[in-house]
Amino acid sequence: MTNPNPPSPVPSARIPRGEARTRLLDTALKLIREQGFAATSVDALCKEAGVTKGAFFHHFDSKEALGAAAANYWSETTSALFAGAPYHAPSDPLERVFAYLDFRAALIDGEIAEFTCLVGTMVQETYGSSDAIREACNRSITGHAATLEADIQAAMDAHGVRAPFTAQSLALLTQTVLQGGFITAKAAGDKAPALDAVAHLKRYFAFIFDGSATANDERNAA
Amino acid sequence: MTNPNPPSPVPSARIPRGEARTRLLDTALKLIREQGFAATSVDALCKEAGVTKGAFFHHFDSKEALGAAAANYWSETTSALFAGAPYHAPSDPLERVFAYLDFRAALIDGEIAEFTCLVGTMVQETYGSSDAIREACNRSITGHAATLEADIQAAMDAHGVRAPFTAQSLALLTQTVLQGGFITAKAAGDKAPALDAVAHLKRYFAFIFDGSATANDERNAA
DNA sequence: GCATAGATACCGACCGGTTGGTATGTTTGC
DNA sequence: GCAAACATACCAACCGGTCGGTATCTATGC
Repeated sequence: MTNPNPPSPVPSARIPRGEARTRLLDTALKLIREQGFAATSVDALCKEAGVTKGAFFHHFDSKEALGAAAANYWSETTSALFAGAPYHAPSDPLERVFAYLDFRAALIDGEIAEFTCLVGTMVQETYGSSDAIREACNRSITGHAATLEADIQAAMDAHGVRAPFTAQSLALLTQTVLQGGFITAKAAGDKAPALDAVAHLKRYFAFIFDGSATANDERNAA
Repeated sequence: MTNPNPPSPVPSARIPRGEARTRLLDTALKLIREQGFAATSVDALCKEAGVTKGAFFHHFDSKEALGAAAANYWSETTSALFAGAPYHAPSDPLERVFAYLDFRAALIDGEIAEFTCLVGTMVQETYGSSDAIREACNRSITGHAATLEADIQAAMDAHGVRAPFTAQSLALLTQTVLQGGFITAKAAGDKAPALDAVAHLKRYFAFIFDGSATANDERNAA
């Protein structure tokens, strides 16, 4: 019989061997942030990534496994971004904390789907259906918060802050406020609520660390 | 062959005429909060509500329309809950604000799916796919925040708070922090992060309104 | 240096079940 | 009798997942 599938006119864009997994993960981050996890079908993901379904199920046991892998991949990607960011430079730990918040605020720019958090989006819909994904998302959030904790603790010690809460609780609060900001920003279709939330968070930190931090607040307001 | 579907022993639980729509909405709130919007199929929703698919599409043009209607229904339900809550009692507006926050904290109890917010969950996954649902969710969030704004404004006036933010921004922040708390709580599989977030929020309000509010904080800590 | 063997990466047709949605009754209240 | 409120049967498209097969790499023995 005649070949029903003649070689497509431009099959040149063939994905090089060994890149399928990475392309799937990169594309997954994009699509899941845009549409959510459930609404991102395996077929659509493969098509967008330029790979076949066979490749997908070669690298991932199931769609759920892809979800968990995407959360881990997100952790790695963001870890690298934050590890290389300039907010670690100041010698004063409190300055580093405020520099972190400024950095987070600076990231809130452009299209909403591009600055929101993958794991925050994903944990909402998979909370009831997949422990594996939920745990991967939790590790991502708490793991990132943990990178802040040392600076916050050092700042609390240095400024003699005695409070009814721990540095850990304060570190997690930053993530809570950011996640909430992403939701209100998505609802409004505008980044402003997220930026407002970070501004309030900075003010809270300024209150906690009293006058020493107010200088930063004023400097940024100027 | 034998009848695979004998009339159920107790078909007595036939839904009274006129209740289908309400039952669908009530069930939708439950299922969407448990599983998310995309994962809640029309079939499953009808089965759980004890209603047929014909009834569903009689009352709603599409699944998307159901989603928007569910968000509106959520607004009505919660509006009634908050309107009848005792936190409006204090004569001092600031006291009312703190009573609101205490009320919100008290609501964070039991199963996670039972205290989280329907519209916060739904707006995340439908943000990219349905403007109608997104807008309904936004109205729900901002509408509820608006009920707080007057008290916050009155408290700011009464306490002579001059700040670089508006009462509206502060009212929306409460919703942002709560939404964020629901996410971190879901991720952790524990309500503690949400309660922590509200505690921090109360402390922020105490800072803003200075000593006058600290009394409330200490009263609750005791 | 080169044939061979086996592992890995990838392909794409196919499958059964489920999806949102429709077309066409039937029942009920007024 | 007539419109609204349901019920039933059905559909095409799509879903996650499987499977037999092929292309390409690497390790090994000679």
